[in-house]
Amino acid sequence: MCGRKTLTKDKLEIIANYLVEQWEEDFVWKPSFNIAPTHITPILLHDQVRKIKPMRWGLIPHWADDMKIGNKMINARSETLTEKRTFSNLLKQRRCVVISDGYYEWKIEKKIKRPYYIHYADNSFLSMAGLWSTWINQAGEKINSYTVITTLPQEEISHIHNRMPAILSGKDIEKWLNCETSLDIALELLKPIEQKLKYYPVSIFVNSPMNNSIKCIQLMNDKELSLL
DNA sequence: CCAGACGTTGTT
DNA sequence: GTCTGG
DNA sequence: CCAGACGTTGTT
DNA sequence: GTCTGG
Repeated sequence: MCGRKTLTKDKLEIIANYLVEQWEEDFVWKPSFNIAPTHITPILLHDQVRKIKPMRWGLIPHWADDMKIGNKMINARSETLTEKRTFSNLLKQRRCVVISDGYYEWKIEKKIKRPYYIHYADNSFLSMAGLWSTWINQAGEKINSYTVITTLPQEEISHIHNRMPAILSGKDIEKWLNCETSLDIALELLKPIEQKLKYYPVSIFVNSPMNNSIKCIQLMNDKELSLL
């Protein structure tokens, strides 16, 4: 699955990489090494133009009467998207790309949880397929939120975890975002990617969502390595 | 018809 | 054990 | 995802 | 809001 990730790129890099035409006014993005559920991150949409909107991680369905439900909606299984009421209605018009440049998985090793950082070898952008929704709170404010779609992991990283985010690259990004794309074709994009990902164990520093520095993605130290 | 759920993951 | 908050 | 709380009453 | 279960 995917319950923690990074986006260490800044606004200008995001705009350049995704050919963003519109960045939501007043949204200030600060790069993060430790994005946890509930955090607000830039999300890419294609609504007339390519635009970035700030959204909260953990999808809050429009019918929810409490935003807490978002805690349980951080991921959506690609295999069952069309069967689940909460997600199926979003598939047609509410597809988005969750912008990141790596994510964390925890592997149980000898009863301890070891975080691994998974990323492209060149640390380039990693585009996750997502769905989003708008929820209106009691004060009448609109809150946009998203979920990351998961799929089977690539062989190379399946020993770490049995799920991975659905990753898009190249022309698939536009296909996923474009509402003209038929549902069948869009769903076809949610398969494990061909491109290989790199991974390495990191310090448990990343475990606490309060910690956010380059230490999160540094290789675990010698003392921790010796415990492996 | 109304009531009640609506989700994923990991672990046991 | 389970839920909430980050 | 992990970490940390999980409760009420009365008093300050 | 919409679907499932009763």
